[in-house]
Amino acid sequence: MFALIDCNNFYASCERAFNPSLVGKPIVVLSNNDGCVIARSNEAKSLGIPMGAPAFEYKYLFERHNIAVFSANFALYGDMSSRVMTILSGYSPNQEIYSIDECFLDLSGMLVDLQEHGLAMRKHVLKWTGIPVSVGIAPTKALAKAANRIAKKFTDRTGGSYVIDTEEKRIKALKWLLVEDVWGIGRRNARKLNAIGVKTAYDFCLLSKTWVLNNMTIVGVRLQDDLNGIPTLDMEPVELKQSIATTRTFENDYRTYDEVKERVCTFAVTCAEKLRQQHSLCNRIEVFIQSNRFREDDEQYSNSVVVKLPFPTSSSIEIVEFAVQGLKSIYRQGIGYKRAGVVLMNFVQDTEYQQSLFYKSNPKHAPLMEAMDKLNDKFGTKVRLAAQDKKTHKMRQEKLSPKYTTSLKGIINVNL
DNA sequence: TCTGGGGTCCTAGGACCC
DNA sequence: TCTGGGGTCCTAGGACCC
Repeated sequence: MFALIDCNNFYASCERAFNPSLVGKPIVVLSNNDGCVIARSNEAKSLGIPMGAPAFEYKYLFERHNIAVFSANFALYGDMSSRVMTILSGYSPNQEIYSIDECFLDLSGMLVDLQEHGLAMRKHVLKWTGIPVSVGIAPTKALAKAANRIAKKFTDRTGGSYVIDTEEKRIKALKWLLVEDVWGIGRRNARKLNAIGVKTAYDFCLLSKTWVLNNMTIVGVRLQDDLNGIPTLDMEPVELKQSIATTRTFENDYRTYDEVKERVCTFAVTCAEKLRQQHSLCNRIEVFIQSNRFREDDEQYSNSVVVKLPFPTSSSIEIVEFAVQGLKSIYRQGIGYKRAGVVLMNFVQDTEYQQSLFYKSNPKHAPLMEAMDKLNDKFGTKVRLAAQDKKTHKMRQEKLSPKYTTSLKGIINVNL
């Protein structure tokens, strides 16, 4: 049996956990630059605020309904996530952290009442962190996802935990679950399925394997098996990242090469830092730039390039060099750029990799990077490369809550 | 004025091999 | 007249997830 534990409205719940006056009130959390809505409390959802809603278009609604608006506080959410995950890891020897707010637990062979087990997790996490979670338990991952949906949707009846452990319950769940809500069926496939009259997960399960294979590839077939109760999707061990990206939308349109270049250099450095944290070296760097797609009056241009490195490296200096080389090859004058990004790919471990006979990473860089990382880690002040931003680019974050759990300045002060 | 960011996996088709 | 057959590896792009 698999359990899928999912935090309810995670970012909104994190804000609420440290600000109890928000209980029962609508909350939205905005993306970087306070751009769009990326999380909503149930109250905000029922006011009709869609996921991804541009904040400026909904400002009026926020004010009219007295909605609590927050800038994304990823320091807080990341820390709360690890607290929740740590607690849940005590409920099974095998945990797969699937995203910042969800994890799977392998419950096979555990001699417990599963419903009680689920309720216990929920109670434990709520009491220790203030974050409400829903628990779905079933013989396969896809069914656990479905069970989780039921637990969340019918909390009053389920207590926030639902187990699919009989054929009747499986069929009932599948008939209830709309095909577009099935984990692994996105917009595209949902449209294709609706077109042939498939409305529910149950309908999908009745389709012939051949049709599914031809129209949805092997991915669809696996999903179908999983929903039919044949465990096909297994626990996946947490491994090192296969790609690391830093991409940003700018505050306004950049029209000069230097502005774009400085940002790209900083993105490259951020990526390199993350790369060194997992002790990898990269062999490829992708750089992309995009004009402002919302400005219909302006010329549109976007392009990307993949730079193949002559040797694997994690040196910020070298990664910046190659990123700039890539940027030069795609940069076009006269465009107002609104977004850019750097993606590192094709990793090897820094202790074991095939060296090139002719080229190698500058050996002086490794100790230098180590020193930089230590300084930046310890003092928070950035030791930078000269190529990086001259000025600090401040994201718009007008509604940022304190870093309650990760900064002494953010700690809650209680006056008795 | 203003519109997010970071991932994984699969496949078709090209380039190459014998 | 007539143009084989069987592979591997790589990559760009698509689809999906949160």
